[in-house]
Amino acid sequence: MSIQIPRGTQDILPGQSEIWQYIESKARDLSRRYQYSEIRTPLFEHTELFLRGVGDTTDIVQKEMYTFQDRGGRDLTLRPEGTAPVVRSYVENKMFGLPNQPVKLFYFAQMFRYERPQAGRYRQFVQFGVEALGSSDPAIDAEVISLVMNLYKELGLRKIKLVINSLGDKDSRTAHREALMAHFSPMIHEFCSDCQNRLEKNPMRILDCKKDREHELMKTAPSILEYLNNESAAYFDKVKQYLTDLDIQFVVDPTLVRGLDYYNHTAFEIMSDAEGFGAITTLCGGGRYNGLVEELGGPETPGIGFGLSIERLISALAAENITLPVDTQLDCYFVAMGDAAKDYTVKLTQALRLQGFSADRDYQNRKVKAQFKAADRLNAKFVAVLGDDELLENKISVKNMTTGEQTSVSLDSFVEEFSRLQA
RNA sequence: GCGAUUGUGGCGAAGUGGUUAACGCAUCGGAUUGUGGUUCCGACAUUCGUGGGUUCGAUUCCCAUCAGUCGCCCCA
Repeated sequence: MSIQIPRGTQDILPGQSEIWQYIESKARDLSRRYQYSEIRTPLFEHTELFLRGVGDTTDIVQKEMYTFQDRGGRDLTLRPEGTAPVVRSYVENKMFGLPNQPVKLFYFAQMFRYERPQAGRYRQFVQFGVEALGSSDPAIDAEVISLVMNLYKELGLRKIKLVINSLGDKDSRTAHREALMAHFSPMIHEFCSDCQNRLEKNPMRILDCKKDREHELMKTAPSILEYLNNESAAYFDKVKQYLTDLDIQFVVDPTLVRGLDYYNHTAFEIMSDAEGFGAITTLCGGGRYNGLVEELGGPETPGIGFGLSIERLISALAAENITLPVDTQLDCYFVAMGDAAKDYTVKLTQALRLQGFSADRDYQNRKVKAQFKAADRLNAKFVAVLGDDELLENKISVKNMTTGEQTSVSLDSFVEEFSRLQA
């Protein structure tokens, strides 16, 4: 049997790639308007970066990394997420010393996670993400969130929901964690096995469980919001106020926890509400990660960012029946008969292309009728017909495929005549 | 990592333990020696994901494996 594509990966073929390009150009333009600049980091990093950055108890690190040794014995990992590499680069390139802070960056990058493929889940996927490093102004939290929301809005998505929460600072978080453990520990044997694991690993997750939703301890569980200290609560209030000022709808979900260790304060997710979307509805996830820069060897520096999957964005567009305005039209297709005429269209095709038109011709030695069919399939605006008759008279026929109107123009001034017909 | 389900031409999709594997779309050719989207005619799978087993005989039954799809965990 022939070799197949690796599990959980996909080819993006013509017809699809135009959609990707369109989304990329939208995201790049929005980044420009928000003044975020592109950063490109390597596909792989030292494994250590993710152990320290993402957290060695997280699912990503424990069971989802593509890790390998190179010929020099170095431990390397295909990046499973974008923030740790960007922060590594920020530190390594001493961007904390740049005069303009915060440093605002965006990336388009393939990510790799070893998981069972499912709707909206791949082993290689592409994220668009932004990171703003060096500011702890709640207004930058709102700016980052508004950037994603506007990207989705400009692409036409309507059925999306922004969910936010605050995880507070380190002290708030620790206090809440202890309260949760104290709350659930005595009765944890009544919970599902997943929850029993969660108790030690990430007790906040228990609140998200689908099986134990009805347990009475769920209803009385302490909320993170009650454990925010004054500074954390004030910060969260400010973020919410800015979002309101920007007319961004949101719901606060005190059970929203992100899977990566480095988050604190603002955490958010954007989900699709569209019917027929799979079980995985998260389109975008992000949050604040004060402390990560320091953890990775830099000075104490606040940061916030998000990552979103292009694959899931495209699924969401499909679920809402949104067609992006991608243009693949062909300006001119050459139909030729006879060897002399066929040879001549080689030059004519190039002449149009050099003038900026899209042009193509037959390479299958097809009959005239079939060449016209091909032109039709390629959605050609014009067909230029060249045969023995035309060649003798030094002329070429140009047919407008929408009106069916056909005119004869001089071969010598074909490019000029064609430009005139186009306009 | 766990579970369910599917795997027949470029695509969609029937089908049966037995010798020629429906049909539709697409493609190519012809009707119309040089003009498209309509119509009519014709062509197009030594082969049923892969490997093994049962059998006189398997695409059809069994096992394994690979892959797709969907759900759990978790996430983008």
